[in-house]
Amino acid sequence: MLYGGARMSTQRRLIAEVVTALPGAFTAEELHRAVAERAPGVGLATIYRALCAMQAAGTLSHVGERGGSALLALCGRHDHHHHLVCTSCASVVGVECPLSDAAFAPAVKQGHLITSHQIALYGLCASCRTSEGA
Amino acid sequence: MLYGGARMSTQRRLIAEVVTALPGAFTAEELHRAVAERAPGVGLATIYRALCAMQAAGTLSHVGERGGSALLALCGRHDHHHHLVCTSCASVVGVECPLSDAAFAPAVKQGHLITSHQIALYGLCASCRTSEGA
DNA sequence: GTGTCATGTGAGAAGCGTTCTCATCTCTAC
DNA sequence: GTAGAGATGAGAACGCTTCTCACATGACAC
Repeated sequence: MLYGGARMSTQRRLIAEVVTALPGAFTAEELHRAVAERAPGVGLATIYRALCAMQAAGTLSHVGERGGSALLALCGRHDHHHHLVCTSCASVVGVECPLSDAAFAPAVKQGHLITSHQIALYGLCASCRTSEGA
Repeated sequence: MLYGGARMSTQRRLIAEVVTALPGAFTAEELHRAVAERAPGVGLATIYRALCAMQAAGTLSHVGERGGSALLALCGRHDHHHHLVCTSCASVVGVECPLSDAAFAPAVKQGHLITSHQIALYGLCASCRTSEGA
């Protein structure tokens, strides 16, 4: 259930299917185009509402930015982690948080307190790296 | 020279003064208001152009986000580092990059290659932490 | 199956931050 | 002083996102 307890409509079912079928990270505009291919007439507002519902349900995450738009991706993980966005194929890989307490030691030593952080990682996923190396 | 080799106008001189006088991170809108207090009539476009010039000159950095706007701050450092934005006083502290090669080891082990990263740190600076503790 | 009601929908306007355009001004080099 | 490159202000335009409103529809009780 991508939307949590929210009501399921035909549009939302379709949007969920398209989101699941997409290879990785996508913007709202890209999703709108992909949905429009299967059902022209679905409004952009509906896309944003569905994305909002999925984010609220915790099945969708904001993983970065592309061309000024929010980059989103399916992610069911609820533990603290970050996302590596492949700049080649747009796939998204969940990675453990690379920050340990030790990493903040210099800042803490200066008296600062770090309460939250946002990390966006960009690079190549394993398969793109393999095919590039070939 | 906040603008690098670019031409200096009275507006840019004023903007540079205001930027220097501001306590820490600010948005374009906040800077526009601050500049307007001393010289009403300076256009928002001029603010954005000046900010762009300062970023190009490497004297200004994008350090995070606030309310959907880009959060900027003066920063002359040219080495690789990140910024801790104090959520209490908006001051900005440059901190060493907390990511080492070891931090990426799990991702690298899975075959991924991380080429770039963006980190935004939020918390309390030393002085705010001291005054809060008092 | 029917009725009710909360919730989702599409279209488009609006809001927001940012960038662009263009005529004009002004700083800088000579 | 002059020429020309570059900066300016005003406001239109842009792109992304959210809101509004009348209407449609799914869920649920009966």
